[in-house]
Amino acid sequence: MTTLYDVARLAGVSTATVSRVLHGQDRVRESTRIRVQKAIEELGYVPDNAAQSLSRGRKEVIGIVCIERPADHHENMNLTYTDELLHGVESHIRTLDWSLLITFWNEVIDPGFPRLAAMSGKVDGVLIGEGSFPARLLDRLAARVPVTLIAGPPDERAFDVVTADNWAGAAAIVTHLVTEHGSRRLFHLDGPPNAPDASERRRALEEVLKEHHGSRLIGTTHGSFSVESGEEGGERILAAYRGDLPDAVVCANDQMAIGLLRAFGRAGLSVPEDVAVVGFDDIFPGRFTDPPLTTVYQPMRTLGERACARLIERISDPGLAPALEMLPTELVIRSSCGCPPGTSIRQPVRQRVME
Amino acid sequence: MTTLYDVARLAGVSTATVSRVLHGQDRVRESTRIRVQKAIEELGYVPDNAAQSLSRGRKEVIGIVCIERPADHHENMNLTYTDELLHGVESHIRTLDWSLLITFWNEVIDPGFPRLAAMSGKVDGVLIGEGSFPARLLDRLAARVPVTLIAGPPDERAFDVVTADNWAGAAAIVTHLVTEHGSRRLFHLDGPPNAPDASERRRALEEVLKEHHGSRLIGTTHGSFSVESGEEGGERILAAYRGDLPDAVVCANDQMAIGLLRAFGRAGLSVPEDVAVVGFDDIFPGRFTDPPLTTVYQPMRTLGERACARLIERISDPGLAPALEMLPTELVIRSSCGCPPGTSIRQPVRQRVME
DNA sequence: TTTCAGGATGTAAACGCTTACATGTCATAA
DNA sequence: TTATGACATGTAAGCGTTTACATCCTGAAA
Repeated sequence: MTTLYDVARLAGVSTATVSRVLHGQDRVRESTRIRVQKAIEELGYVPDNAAQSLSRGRKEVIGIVCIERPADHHENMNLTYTDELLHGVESHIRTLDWSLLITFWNEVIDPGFPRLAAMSGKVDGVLIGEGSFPARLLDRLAARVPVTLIAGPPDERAFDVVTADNWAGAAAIVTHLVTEHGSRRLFHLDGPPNAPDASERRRALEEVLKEHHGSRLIGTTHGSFSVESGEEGGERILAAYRGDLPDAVVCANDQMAIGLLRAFGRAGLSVPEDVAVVGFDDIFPGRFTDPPLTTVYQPMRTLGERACARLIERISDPGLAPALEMLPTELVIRSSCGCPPGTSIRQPVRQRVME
Repeated sequence: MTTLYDVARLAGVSTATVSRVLHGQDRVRESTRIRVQKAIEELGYVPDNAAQSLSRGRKEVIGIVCIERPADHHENMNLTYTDELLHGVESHIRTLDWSLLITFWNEVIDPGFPRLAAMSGKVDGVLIGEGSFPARLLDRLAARVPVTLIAGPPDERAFDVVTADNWAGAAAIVTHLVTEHGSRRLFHLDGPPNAPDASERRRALEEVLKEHHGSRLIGTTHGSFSVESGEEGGERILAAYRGDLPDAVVCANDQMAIGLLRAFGRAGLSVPEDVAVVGFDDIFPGRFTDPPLTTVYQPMRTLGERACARLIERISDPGLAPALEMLPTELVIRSSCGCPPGTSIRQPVRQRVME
């Protein structure tokens, strides 16, 4: 491995000069610069980041922890959500020449802190890719490095949070069902109890129904955000309401809606004639389901960008007060809600007014 | 930031002892160990990886570069392929407590070497997430750190390659079309010219057709592996063959097959009645298209695991001779090939015999 | 010719860890 | 009692950078 010393020796200068050429802030005589650059080129020298980090006290690496949910080997859709997020983070980080360390965190496999601790020693800050991350681990992590939460609870006080306006998005889609399609008896296929985005969506659903007399929630069941849990949810609904189905099922995300569609399809039901179904997130496969899924778009990519930007701000200035950044959503109307086949409308959702 | 010295001071021992407790190889008196552990706990100490790396000469981080293809903002499916791959890599790496640094590499945005060079300074080795990576950059990268190619060309001599048996998979699916569905006039929606996996599939297609007289390739067009390029390909086919469509279109991957299905759908064609369509990769959304896609499954997750394992072997022993590891595929029959709706068969594909 | 400012370059400490080697301690054997 | 080992622990060098500070050089001004 070639080091700064090798370059310095070959160019006949000191390591300080090489370093100066590398970073180009201090003045170096043109002829020297060229000589050094030639040596660098010739040796194919690349600075060792470990030594740089140690010296500068900064690694220029941030970590992202993606929550890994159990999934059938052949149906892993975890990243369909995280995909855009990662791209967003990367598109911001690349402009700064920092790097991204990715960790999949699985509650079952890694209940303890050690793996997270080890990762925290390799980065300057950590992004939590989703809201439902155990507080106990979060606190320990945050004791070590700055942390920002993506899709965290909007009422978080201790950490930076960047999230979509789940409340407004869910309110919009439920309002659409109730007012455009006259849904009266709604069922909620909810997310995990501890997921903050799911909670926001649930609250929006309840509040909208409260304002529309005649429409009500006839039941709820929790799923894990996975396709499988959507299927199970569908079977539970079929078992409980056969012959007396809800008008519409509101799913906490698209994966579960897809699972639901499958379960209903197997049971010979047709959507939206027998029952309407809507999702949340606007993941790609939702366009190809039969019928195509009505859902709410969250700007995942922008979420990633903003979260990354905020984390890096905080790394530079740890004194910053934690803040909430809430991004607007869009209602994406296709036909699983009852709109005619071929419908494809995107409409911006007004941000919730926080009192 | 708490350091080893702080811990040592609090526990009343030397840094060497703390280090020994941390790594637990040398013997330390039980009472000392406990005292040190208590100090570590109390201070929330986590070793700084930069210092460790510098000292040990190893970072315990590997990089993966994922090729980023241009994609419509709302239709990014890059990671549907990479998703499983990443999980595979991570599932292996986590057992060793190493970490994964992810870089999206976009030929257009980053034509030069600097960003890759910078990343190479942060890792012990790199995985190239796909075969079509410019040789010129590859060589420079490999001069710095060990490199292993995922889905690289099977005839590569200079690098480790871990890939699926694309030839055999493609041969199987084409054989299915020709022998089971009597396809005579095939069209090939090929991948980018420089993608080694696409080349293998193309060669298999040609060789199979050579052995089946009566069936032939009536045309080819290249796409970029994206959904959009699949749509464009579809439109080109429609323009060229309207009224005289091919019996079947063999697509170099599922994304393009999905795009093709869309273009055909818009044109009022029905698949597989008017024309059969098959893909490659078995990505998740392929189950939900109409009709569900017949394709070839590649063990992406295993690919990731094996590539990671091999890279780490090479990092430990740089003297190892480069090797090829080829993983078997499976034929996944659904109904876009002409098999009856509801068909869902997976059958192992025999590895190609390399002479 | 000498002096001096300023630019160019060199020197060496520091970053936080690991580890080879040195030292210290204690029980046992002679 | 002293020598001997085995085990426990400490000392300090070294990993490859960055950077504050010291030094050297050059040309212009006096």
